[in-house]
Amino acid sequence: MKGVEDYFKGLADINRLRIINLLLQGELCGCDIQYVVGSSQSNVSRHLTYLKRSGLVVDRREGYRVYYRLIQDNKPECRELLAYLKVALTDKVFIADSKTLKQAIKDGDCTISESRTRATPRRRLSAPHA
Amino acid sequence: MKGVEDYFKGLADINRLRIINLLLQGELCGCDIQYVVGSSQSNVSRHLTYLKRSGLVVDRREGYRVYYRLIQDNKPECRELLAYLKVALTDKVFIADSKTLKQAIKDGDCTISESRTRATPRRRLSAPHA
DNA sequence: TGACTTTATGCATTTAAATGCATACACTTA
DNA sequence: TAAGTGTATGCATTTAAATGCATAAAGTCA
Repeated sequence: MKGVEDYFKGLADINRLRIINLLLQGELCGCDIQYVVGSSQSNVSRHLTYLKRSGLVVDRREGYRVYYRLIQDNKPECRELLAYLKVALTDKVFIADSKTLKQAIKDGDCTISESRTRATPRRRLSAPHA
Repeated sequence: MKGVEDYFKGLADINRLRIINLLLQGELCGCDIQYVVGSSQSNVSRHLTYLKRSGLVVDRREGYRVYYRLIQDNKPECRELLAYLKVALTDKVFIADSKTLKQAIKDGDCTISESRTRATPRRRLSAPHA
């Protein structure tokens, strides 16, 4: 496992905090995160990579999507940290993001809001290839 | 009060984490911190300034010394954060630092280990002026 | 006032993060 | 296989942190 310093470095950026805030609601795929955060795809991907390196997030691939989730460690440090994040991410940005995410789930715009047997296109987040 | 992001930026550096670890034991003056951390005076001072800006540390002047301490806020966020730090700062560095500090206090080498009515010099940490 | 202890800061340099853009890579499905 | 969807990465650029060195600033006390 990673040290505290890595955790804090992972959390020392507003974009990554916004991602963490979203992941507190559960597992999400990259494109849903990108949709809420509204940043470029490469930017979001890089921050997710950073979070994985920090040891805060793990991922799994499912088809051409990758799903990210917070570490679920039983160690007291991890539980304390998540407890802190839950009570601390209360700024306007985080609340607005949570709202956006919930609405998107409700509208069936997120991959997690569908129960499908196979992956299907959902919404276009990047231009099609040449 | 400052936002979460500022807190995490404040904590995203090994030197500042070492300082925070020391301050978990109580209020300390800059020179005692410098003694344990072993870094240059300006470096330690800058990190302390950073921690103050982040809202994690407050200071008070007493004579020619400045004493630093962790914020003691009753808000749940603050208490959760300190709770996390207490269980999380367990790497070798932090344990070694705590030990060094305790020994220095025991040996009367720290300003907090003395009960004096007025400030007196203690140990030389920087060269005398020209 | 002048010598001393501690702390802060201006300046220059190095080091690391963050971001955008284009493109490669992974996977699915017609 | 080819086109579509989503994710990662190489490269260049900008922006911010970290560090050292010298020096100023704040306060004490002979």
